[in-house]
Amino acid sequence: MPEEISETNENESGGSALNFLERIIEEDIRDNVYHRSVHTRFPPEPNGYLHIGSLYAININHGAAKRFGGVFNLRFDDTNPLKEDMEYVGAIIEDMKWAGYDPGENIFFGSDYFETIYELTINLIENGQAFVCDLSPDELRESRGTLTTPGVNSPYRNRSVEENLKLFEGMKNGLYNPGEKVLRAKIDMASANINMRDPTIYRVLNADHYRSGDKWRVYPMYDYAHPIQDAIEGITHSMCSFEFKDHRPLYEWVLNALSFAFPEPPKQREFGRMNITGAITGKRYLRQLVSQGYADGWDDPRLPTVKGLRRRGFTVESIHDFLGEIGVARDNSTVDISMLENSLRKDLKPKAKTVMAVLDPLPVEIINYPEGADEWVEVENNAENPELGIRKLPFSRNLLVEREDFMEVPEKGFRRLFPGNEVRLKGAYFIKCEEVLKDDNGAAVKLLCTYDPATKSGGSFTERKVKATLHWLDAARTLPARVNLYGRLLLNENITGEEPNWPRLVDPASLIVMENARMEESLSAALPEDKFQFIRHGYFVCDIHSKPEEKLVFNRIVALKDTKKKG
RNA sequence: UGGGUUGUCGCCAAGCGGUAAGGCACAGGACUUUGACUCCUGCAUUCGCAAGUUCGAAUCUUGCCAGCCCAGCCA
Repeated sequence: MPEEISETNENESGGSALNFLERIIEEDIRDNVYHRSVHTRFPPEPNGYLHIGSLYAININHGAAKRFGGVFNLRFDDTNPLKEDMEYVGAIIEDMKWAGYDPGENIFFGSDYFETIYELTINLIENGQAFVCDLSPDELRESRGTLTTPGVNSPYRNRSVEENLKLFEGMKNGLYNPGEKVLRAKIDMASANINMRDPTIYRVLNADHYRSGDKWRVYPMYDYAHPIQDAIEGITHSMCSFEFKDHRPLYEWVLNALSFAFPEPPKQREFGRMNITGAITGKRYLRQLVSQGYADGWDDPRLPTVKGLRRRGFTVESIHDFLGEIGVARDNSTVDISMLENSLRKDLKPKAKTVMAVLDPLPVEIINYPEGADEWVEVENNAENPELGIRKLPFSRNLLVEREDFMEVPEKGFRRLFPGNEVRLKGAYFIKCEEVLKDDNGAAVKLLCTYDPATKSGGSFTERKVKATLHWLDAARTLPARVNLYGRLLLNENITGEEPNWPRLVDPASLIVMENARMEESLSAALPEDKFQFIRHGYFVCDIHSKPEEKLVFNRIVALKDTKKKG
């Protein structure tokens, strides 16, 4: 028995208005169309890893089931043994669990229905609704016609039921080679919808299936298998993406032809695909990036895969928030990546520990601070959430500040460090820039500053104010660190030493943008130029699972689809 | 020259005959031990365009225009 999704856990799609798909379901419930509870499914082909677009599709189906107290299935749509692999089923289940869409016991495989589908197909043939066709792939393509001209009937279209039965059995028993014979639905070669022009529903494949092994030589096509799989599982609403809209008549034709077996057939309904600016979705391209080494793996933080997003520091909560925020599109949409980032920020702000880290260090020497001395200053881990406590940072004569926080000749409005100016070091003291040491090229290599002991953070000093506060590190006690979105590099490892596992890092100071020419070049080589154009900037992101010494500085792998066309 | 589908602010997106929600982004201002955060304020007299129906339309009708999808023995 499938488990029903509890209505009490989590809050995805809870409370908000129904989207247009959910409205359809609501009507069906009202009209008593189904004498069973709402039942949805997510049917990935195990040929790649899940990405943010998959999560969007999962959320729509899973969310609808939850909303109406229904059931949700994960079903591997594995009817093409040439492309599928067990590696992916494990990864998909793992990612779904992580993302909060645990299918529980409701995990199915389309390939488990091969036998049933085969038997139903015998009925189809007996009813004269399918025939074995000997046309070669090329001949078949030609006879199909074009978008504007009708196709012509196959010369094999009128074979007798007996002959079809015999030939189909022969196909099943491996008597024919791939390409020699296919089974086709007998519909209408003149249909304006090309999917209805006697579509192929079974093909011969001399390939072992990752689950059914060498049992089958004949495999059903997606268009034929999918409606049957849905029906077998008792799915009521089969929600898929837009490109299948034209396939709906065929989906319905199949279930109608098999109505003796499925009296209350599921409905296919479609939603627009979701794209994110600057992110490559589409398993085909992701696979290319991974297999050709442009990405370090499916979990490369630059990728919008679930594993990539996870390594990059995105939380489940932020992803759910994002998905709820963008809604369900009727047509393809491209959501600005800033919406995803906003959801992360929203989630992390109150619960993540904040740390200081210096990305591009500029040494500072406090010339009036005793040589060899040091002290520990206290900084709150999260300015707005005291529950996260405080940490102690070492402070001494030699420090590091952000290079961009200093200007020898301050431009108008600059209020950070410049000769003669005083600023506060977060959690520590006021310091004043007294002298700039430069290299032969005139670039600053070190700032000589003085500090005022009276201005120690937490004290009652009010005599003068500074216009800026800077983040800083003790020069001798820093470590390359993992950096998150909005984080910074060189993190001080000596944060009291209490946290073996690093918290997600959030430095509200700034969002860092950089260029990465090398990545741009490799992407250009990897992907077709006419379809993609590369943007120049990405964000620093972090890998909270990697080792500190890796010192990661990532750019997003980015591409904007079809930007040339749109100008 | 076919069929399907969509068109509400730069991006998502409510709205479903009663006189344009919200979020992101952006711009001003206040606040500030990071120029961040937070808080205020601004941001579609208009809903692809044009006619029509109506007291009244983004919502109904007609025509036009634009985008996206479809010719795998892929899913």
